[in-house]
Amino acid sequence: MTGKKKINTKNTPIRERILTTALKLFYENGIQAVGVDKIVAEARVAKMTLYSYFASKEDLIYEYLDVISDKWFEDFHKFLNKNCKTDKDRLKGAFLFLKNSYESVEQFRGSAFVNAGLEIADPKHPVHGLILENQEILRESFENWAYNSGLSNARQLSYSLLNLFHGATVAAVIEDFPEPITHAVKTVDILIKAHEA
Amino acid sequence: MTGKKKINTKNTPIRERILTTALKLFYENGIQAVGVDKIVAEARVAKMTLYSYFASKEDLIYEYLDVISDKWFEDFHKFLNKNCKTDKDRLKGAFLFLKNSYESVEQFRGSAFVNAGLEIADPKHPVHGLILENQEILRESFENWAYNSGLSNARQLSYSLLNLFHGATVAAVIEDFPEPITHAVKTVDILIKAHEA
DNA sequence: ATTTTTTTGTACAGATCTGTATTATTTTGT
DNA sequence: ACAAAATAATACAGATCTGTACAAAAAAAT
Repeated sequence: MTGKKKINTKNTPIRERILTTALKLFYENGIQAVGVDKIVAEARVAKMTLYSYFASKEDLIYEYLDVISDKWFEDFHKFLNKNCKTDKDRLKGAFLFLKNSYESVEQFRGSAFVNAGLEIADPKHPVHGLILENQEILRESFENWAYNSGLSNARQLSYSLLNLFHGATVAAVIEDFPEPITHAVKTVDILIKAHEA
Repeated sequence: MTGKKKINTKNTPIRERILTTALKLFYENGIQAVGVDKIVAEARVAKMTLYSYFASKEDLIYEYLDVISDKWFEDFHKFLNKNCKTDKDRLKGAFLFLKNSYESVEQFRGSAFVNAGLEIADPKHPVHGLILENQEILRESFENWAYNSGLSNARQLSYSLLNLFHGATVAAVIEDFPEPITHAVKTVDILIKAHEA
């Protein structure tokens, strides 16, 4: 009588393909703009197959944000470890990573989290918790790097940089040009110097 | 044979009511999330009446952004003229206006333009032109104020502030707290001091 | 007062959306 | 080779979306 649907949680190649396709489409077009039909068509999969791996579109959205989150931080740290020697380098490196992200895709769409957070208006919606976590992790990284670099008022600087990071991201998206990120890189220099006193 | 629809362009109270309702709903819930049915229901108007004043939902969106734009700059300058004596005050005042905006509404949803720009993924969509204009006007204001205040590298500062402005706005929305704006106000002080050298 | 215009209400067409049912086909395990 | 499981293909239910048709009611104009 419970009537619950059986969901296959195994990580088959098909499931992976659905998720990858959803990832791409959600990121490029926004969550609301992408229907399940479009996902199954692009993934060349039957709709019932999708619904055997994911209980609902809502579920798929959560997985999407989860995967994007892991992937983002992974790429982020990989980039930093490759291009930065000191923690002070990393403060700037975060924005160079952003620049690199812009240039690495054919159509930059910014942060999947910010986009999702703005798209889903209700602040009580559970995805907002996920989004907050990510922001806080990034901010704490900024704060630690600033503190380890001996900069003054590391916390304030971390908030400045987080704002700057968000701003450069959305500005680059709505302007469809990387200039805001370039300017942000310079702003980081200015802020770091200001916190060296 | 042209078969074009006759649109009533007169500014009747009913048209005003439809527009005001659409304004509120679009801003609070996002553009895609609000259907025409919801607008006519909330405005207590027949659907055909809406379509006698606006050719399509697309048209309504343009008017929405137009009206929001005018209203935003009007409120913005009114606030600045009331609370700022010098142009240097205005640099900070812009962010105090943001803080005031957050506190003035029951549910802060940030910039209608940024939200629309992120929601409408296609950068070639004509609303993006409208959005860009607004960004540039704000940035030029920043630049002029900075220049008039004798600050060094006024242009770079204007880009820094624009990024900061966007960032504080979206961060406040996704966090559902005004703290990012508060931090941004302090960042402005730091940046101004850095450009005084 | 009577005509004209505006607005309403209801119904509906046609498209699209999420999710399911069902049957056939393919793949997999033994 | 055969049985079991996974996937596909198609159809469809039920909701919702934009936009229109049409007749009744209300408002405005003359």
